[in-house]
Amino acid sequence: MSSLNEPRWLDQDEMAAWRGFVVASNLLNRRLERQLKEDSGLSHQQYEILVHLSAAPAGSLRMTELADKLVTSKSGLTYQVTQLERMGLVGRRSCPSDVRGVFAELTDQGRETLRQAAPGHVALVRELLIDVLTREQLAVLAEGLGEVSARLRLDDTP
Amino acid sequence: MSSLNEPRWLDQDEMAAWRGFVVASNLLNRRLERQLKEDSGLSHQQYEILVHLSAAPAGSLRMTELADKLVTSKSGLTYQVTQLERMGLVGRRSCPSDVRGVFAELTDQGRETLRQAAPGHVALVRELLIDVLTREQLAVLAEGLGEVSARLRLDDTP
DNA sequence: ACACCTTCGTTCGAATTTGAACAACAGGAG
DNA sequence: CTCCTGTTGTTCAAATTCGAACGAAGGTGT
Repeated sequence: MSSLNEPRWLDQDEMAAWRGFVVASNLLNRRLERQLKEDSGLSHQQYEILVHLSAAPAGSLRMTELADKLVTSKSGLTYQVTQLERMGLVGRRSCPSDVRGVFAELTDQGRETLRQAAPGHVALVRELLIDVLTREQLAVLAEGLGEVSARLRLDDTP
Repeated sequence: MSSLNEPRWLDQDEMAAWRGFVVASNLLNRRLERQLKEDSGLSHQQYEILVHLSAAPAGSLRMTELADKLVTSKSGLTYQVTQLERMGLVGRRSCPSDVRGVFAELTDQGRETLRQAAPGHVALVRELLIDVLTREQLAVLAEGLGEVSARLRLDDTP
């Protein structure tokens, strides 16, 4: 069993990594949120919905599948898809093989909005994160956080 | 000037790093949130407020200073400090040198709550992030994201 | 066919977050 | 001192988020 006495606190390096991760994450989200809202009237979450739909085979995904990709709650997704539906960027279609199923589907206007929003967003991601790091740092980040994500996905749905 | 035609999209490696960052961030927050709420009745934000106050000289910090450390809005902090005040974990004191100023101050009960919540939280951070990565990966993460954070802090308040 | 357990998406209420507007004050230039 | 500009923390309305509960189906074993 593990030690029941003193927990293993984070040393200086570990703490630096953890704080860096949290702070960078918060600052980045804040910045991207502002830029997207001002530039395209979209929240970061809404933008990501459009991206995932755009990347999907028929521009459409099942609600649950989309919620997984976005790492959000089902109810949260229902809300956001409704918002995007009102904006005319996304539509809902029922699934042929499963009456309960619902497809979120990118509309032409949704595609156009994404096409217009993407350059500015990507440019900022580049400026704030990608271009700040070296190729090696990026590789380590991708591999490390990829592994972290993979493990988190596993015991989240046992 | 920069190219006005095609934006520089993210290549495969860059995209992997960016997606890894976003996904890991979301999954981690989700997990930590759940654990803290179940284990100690605190949100991650509230926990972090206690941590920062605990680390401060007199267990107290100015509201604005605290908001900066937390990377949150002033109004958001006002709300959360009020919540913590109702729980008896934090108190407010006015600043001697500045009538407008307000100190958020950790109470004894707040210290005790933090002491009780910390081990479980740190253990989970360790399990989900720190211990998943090698020493080298942690170093790269700390340095890279530290730099990213530093730059973000700069042109955020020009 | 039947009961049983899981999955799907939505609805609901409560909690949280944000930006803008605000009032009160600080700090300096003149 | 007086005006001007920037800060400080709060309030407010609106938007978002989450988890729990729900109704409706799917899928399985008997």
